[in-house]
Formats: sequence, C-alpha cells, structure tokens
Amino acid sequence: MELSERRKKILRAVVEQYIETAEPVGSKAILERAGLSVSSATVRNELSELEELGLLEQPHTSAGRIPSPLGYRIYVNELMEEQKLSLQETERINEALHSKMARLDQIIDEAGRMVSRMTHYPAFALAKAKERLTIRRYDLIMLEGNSFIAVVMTSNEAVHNKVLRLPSDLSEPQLQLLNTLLNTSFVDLTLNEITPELMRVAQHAAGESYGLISLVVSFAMEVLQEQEQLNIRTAGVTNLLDHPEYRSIDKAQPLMEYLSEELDPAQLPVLQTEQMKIIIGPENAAHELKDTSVVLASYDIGDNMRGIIGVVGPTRMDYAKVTARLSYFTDSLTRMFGKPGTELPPGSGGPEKEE
Amino acid sequence: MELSERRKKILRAVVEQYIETAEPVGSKAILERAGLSVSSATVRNELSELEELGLLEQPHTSAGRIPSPLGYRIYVNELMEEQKLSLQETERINEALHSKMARLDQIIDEAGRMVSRMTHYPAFALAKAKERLTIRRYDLIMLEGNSFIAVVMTSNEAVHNKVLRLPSDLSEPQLQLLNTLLNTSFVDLTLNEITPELMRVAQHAAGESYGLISLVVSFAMEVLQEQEQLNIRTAGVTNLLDHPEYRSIDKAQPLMEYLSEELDPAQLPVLQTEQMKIIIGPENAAHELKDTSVVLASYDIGDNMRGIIGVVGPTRMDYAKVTARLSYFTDSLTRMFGKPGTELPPGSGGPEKEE
DNA sequence: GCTTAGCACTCGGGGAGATGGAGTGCTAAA
DNA sequence: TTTAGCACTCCATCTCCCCGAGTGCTAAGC
Repeated sequence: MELSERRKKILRAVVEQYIETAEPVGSKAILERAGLSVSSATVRNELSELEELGLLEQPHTSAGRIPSPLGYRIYVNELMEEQKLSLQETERINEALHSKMARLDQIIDEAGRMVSRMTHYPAFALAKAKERLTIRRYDLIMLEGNSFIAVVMTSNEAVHNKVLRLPSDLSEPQLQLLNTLLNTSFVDLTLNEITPELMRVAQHAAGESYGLISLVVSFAMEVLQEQEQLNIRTAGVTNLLDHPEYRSIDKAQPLMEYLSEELDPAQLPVLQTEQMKIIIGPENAAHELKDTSVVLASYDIGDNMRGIIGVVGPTRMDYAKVTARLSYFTDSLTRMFGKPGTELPPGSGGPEKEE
Repeated sequence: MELSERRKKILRAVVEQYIETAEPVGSKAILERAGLSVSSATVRNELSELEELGLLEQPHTSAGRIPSPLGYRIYVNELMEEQKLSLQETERINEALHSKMARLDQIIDEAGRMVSRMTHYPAFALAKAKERLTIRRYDLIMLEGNSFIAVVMTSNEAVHNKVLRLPSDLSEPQLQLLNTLLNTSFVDLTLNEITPELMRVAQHAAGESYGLISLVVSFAMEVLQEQEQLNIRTAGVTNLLDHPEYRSIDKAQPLMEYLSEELDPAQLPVLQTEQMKIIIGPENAAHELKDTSVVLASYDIGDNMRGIIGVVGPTRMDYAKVTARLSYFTDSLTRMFGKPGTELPPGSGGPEKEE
C-alpha cells in the first residue's frame, strides 16, 4: 500500500492523537498536529479517501475518525518512530533487574510485574524449553535410613529436589549403588524416553531397593514435565481499568477474566530470540482478544530456555512506548542471563550475547 | 445486646435477604421471609427500633433497611446457622486437593485459587513460620571443580538448592572439609544469629577456600528470610466484579489494586490453628477495606509452618457460605499435611523445594 | 399497651424531550 | 486541486417529570 506523504502524515496524526486521547480525531485537530498548511476541507477529503482504503473508521457520521486495525498495522510497520527511553527510565529498569532475582519461576513472575508497571498495561510472562529437556544428573543424600533428598539437574541446568521416604531403611553402600544406577541408566533421556521397559530393567538391577529408583524417577519425570512449559503468569490486570475503553465493567470483566484465568500459551506464536511481534485486534486467535493488541517479546535464559513476555492493551495501545520499553527490557534480560559469573540461575556460561 | 426473639428473626431476615439481593429490604418482604404473623406496620415499628440500636441503616428515608456493620456482627456471632456442604461440594474439594499439590509455594498459590473459585470472592493465601527458622543441614555437590550445588534443609524440613560458582577450583577433600565446617558452625542458627563475627571465625578455619562458605551461607540466609514469610498471593480478584457493589469501576478499581498489589500480611491478625476470624467493614485496619469484610482461616503445614487463607468480599458477603467452605477446606489441608505417609510436603509428608 | 389499617409523604430511578456543539459532506468558486 | 461556506447529523448532557416502593404517623381496635 503506497500512500502519499500527506496521507501518511494524516494517518499518523490520527493514530497518535487517538492513542493519546481515545477520542475520534477531527480534521481541525489533524491540521494542528501534523502541521499541514492546507485547509480542514482538504484534510476532510483525504480522510474520506483513507476511510475508503480501510485505514480509518468513523464511529458515526458526524464524528471524527479513528484508526482501523489495518490503520494501526500500517502505522506500526511504516510510520511509527522508535522511542528512546530516558536515562531515568533505563536506570530504573537496571536497578530493578539487579535486585531480587532468584528462582526461575520467581524471575518469570517478577518480569511480568515489572513490564506491567513500566507500561501501565497488563503483562504476562512465561518460559519454555527450546528443545526437549533431559535429566543431566542425579544425587541422593541420605537423611535417615529411610528418608533421602533426591537432587536432579536438568539439561537447562536448573536443579530440583524433593524429600523421599521409603518404608524400610537402606544402607549407605546400597544408596551409592542406586545413585550410580540412576546416573547411568536414566540420564539424557527426554520425558517419553523413560519407558516402562526401562523401569523394568532397572527394577531387576536394583533388586529389593527398587522402591527408591521408582520414586526418584517419577520425581524426575514431574520435573521434566513442569520445566518444559513453565506456567504463564499474568500481572497488572487492573491496569486495564485506567484506559477509557475498559471503564465499563461489561468490557473489562471478560478480558480481565480471560487474562487471569484462561490465557493460553499454546495460542502464542513462536518467536525467535530478540524478535518482537505485534498482534493487532482481530489478528488475535482468541476471540476475547479481538479488540485488544498484544506485543510479544522474547529473551534467552541461558542456552536452553526462552522467556516470553507479552503486553496486552486496547488496539489504541501506545505501541511506540511499549515496544521501546519491552525491547530494552528483554535485551537487558538476555544480556544478564548470558553473562557468566553472575549469581543468576540457571544456565551457566551461556555464550555472551552480542549487542 | 439482648434482642427479643422477634427482633432476632427480623434482623436475620434483613441480613439474609440483603445478602441475596443487595437491595434494601422492606417491611413486607421481611414478613414473608421470617414467616411472622403480624402486620407490616408492626415490623416497621420494630425496624425503627433496630435502627435506633444501630443494627440497621436506611440509605434514604423512603427506602428499606440494610444491615449496619454492627448488624452483621450480631448476625455472624449469634444468628448465623452453620451451613453444611453438599456431598458434591466436599467431593469436589477433595478431588482438587489430591491433585497437583507440589511445591510449597505452589500449594499456597493453588489454595488461594481454589478458595476463590469455591466462594466466588477474591482470596489470598500465605504461609509463615511459627517460630524462627534455622538451617538444619548443608550438603555440597560438586559439578565441576569450580561449580557446586548447595543444598540446605531448613528446620521446617523444606529443602532448597542453588548452583554456585567459584573463581578457582576446589578438590574433593577440600569440599568435604568445607561441608563439615558448615554442618558444625552454621547449623541451628536463626537469621540474626549468623553474625559477621561468626563469618570471620569461619574464614580463618577455611583459609583460602573461604569463598564457597561465604556463598553458601548467604544463600542460606536468603532461604531463611524468604521462608519465614512466604509471599502473599492473591487470586480471583475479578470475582469482585460479579457483585453489584463493585459494578462501578470507581468502587472496584481501588480495591482490586489494593488486593493485587498492596495487600499487607503484617496487617493481618494472628490466628491460632483451626481458628476462623471474621472482620467486618470498618473493623479492618486498611482503609481500602473499610467497606469490605474479610474471613480468615488458618491451617497447619507440618509442624513448623502455618498457612493462612483469606476471603475478601463486600460487607454483604455470604458469611455462612464462606465460613462453611473455608473451614472444610482448611480442615482438609491440616489433615493432609499432618498425615504421614502422604506424598505431600512438608513436615511428615516430605517437603520439597527447588531452585 | 401492643397491633393494625389507612394515608400522606419522600425519595430515587428511569424515560422523554430539549439543547448545544463538534464534526461531517457537499457545493460552488478560486 | 484547494478552499470557504453552509446545512445537516448525531451524540452527550441536562432537565423535567412520573412512577412505585417504602416509610412514618395517626387513630382506631384488640
């Protein structure tokens, strides 16, 4: 779609003004905003052309224009200027990033909250494994004769543990034996490579102390399952209420419920690292999101996990602001997780990310 | 406050009808509901008496009556009948309880969500240690010469781990030595018993491999801090919007924001196990809750932790329903955590904690 | 002395106009 | 192709008014 310079200016003025005010934009306001030296009548002519092209809409005959989803799309792809973050903002992000970052699931959680606070829109965050995870190693620590800590490390270098209890005691040498058995027969397997057959073979090898093997392996399987797709977490849903399109409960409630209860990771598009994706209104698969836009960004967590952060808002969302903050944020996260020597889990020395 | 039987009947009718309909209750409706064989004029006389006593209020002169906070208080303390859960409901709770109960913080989270779903009000959940926690034991697992898994078990039998990295390698014997040092000098200490002095002494004993001690101990301190007060989690905030008092954004927004961002565990009263507490409207400390009621219940998680669950709703909340569900739920949880042989953490059930 | 029927009164909710302003589309001239 | 002028449209807001629910009060009845 090739637009004349003037039409671009006008479209851009409409989108940006509407993003600011949430009111339909009239021809006079456009004049001022775009700094055009023509009359409002001329602008009106252009407006009806843009409407015919499907880039603008009119809520009713005597109202100004608002952008259509297609109009936003053109704006986002061609007209939007990259926003720079102020020094103050980048500092605030850095500061927040370097405090309270502990367990992986806490990080995901906190990332969502931070992005939501930065953008004033609801945000969600999740992480998934880039490829199928395997168990890298097992360690068994004896507490008492019949209780143990099982420690398993997965291929994304996250470590998990659980206290296990047996009906009868084991001796230290028996434990060593089982530990070795686990580390030879049950490592580097994905979830569905751990077959009942394998378990039977192990049962023979372990003899009467088989019970522990079974407990440890099922724990490992739980871990694999849970780690491959970490729960999606939503934050800042109440931010929706700040925007006029959600001042009415009937608009706000279904979306808020969808975001806090039913958001489905499976419906998200696959993202490459560092890539951002903007999904505008009806482009969304979920019908609850047909009137909202979603901005998605991803980052690397070590070598084997990818984090995804999304921001949800009305189609009138401030795309420039959101993308600027989101991309700075994910860049920082990728850098942080890639840098060896940090205290942060998991992922040891992922290769340093180039900027 | 001693009320005549008739007044009790009337008060009860007002409260229960208002809980159902959210509309001021008139004298005629009371007649039907309470099954009184007097005229509406008589009821009106009683109503103005009850109003003078401060148990009822009138939104405006020509409207029916609604209960005052004090009225709810009397209802809750004296007039409310214990509700029985239907078999179907108890089954649903049991079923939910016996699935997906894994890590402690996930349990907290899930408990809040379940209660919210059961009651259709927002709910929150948290857990705190009954007494100061200490570290019970340390285990160090060598991955490579300079990286280790530190495993610490706290006195509430939760186990945590973290991958640590050192600038230089350690030998296996050195590691053993450090492990022993940790398990002699740094066990059974509360957070503030781990003093800089103690660290200096250990530094002498450990010599050049002191770095690891320092990393492990600060990890242990993090764990203690985090475990003593597990984060409060809120669930089902959007349920508020189902109730007419929050159909207007201006009412709903401040409360929703308070619940999802600012809810302060420190303002909660201390509860004994199995005890329930109902806080009605202005009895709340936080001014955001002045128009809402909170029902609190607690349960034991093993021997050393106490879980707390709260339900938040309008003062017109259905107290009978909420208390019935909440007490059944916490009873089940206490029983579940107390029963040895279950797979469930922690305490006898076997805790699990992960990084 | 408590209860009741009757009645005037009060108040809020909601619908029906009336008003005004913002913005349009169209026409005719530059 | 642009512009001034103008009639027109539509929504948002306000006012007004009516209706009904429910009250309080009074006077009579048990």
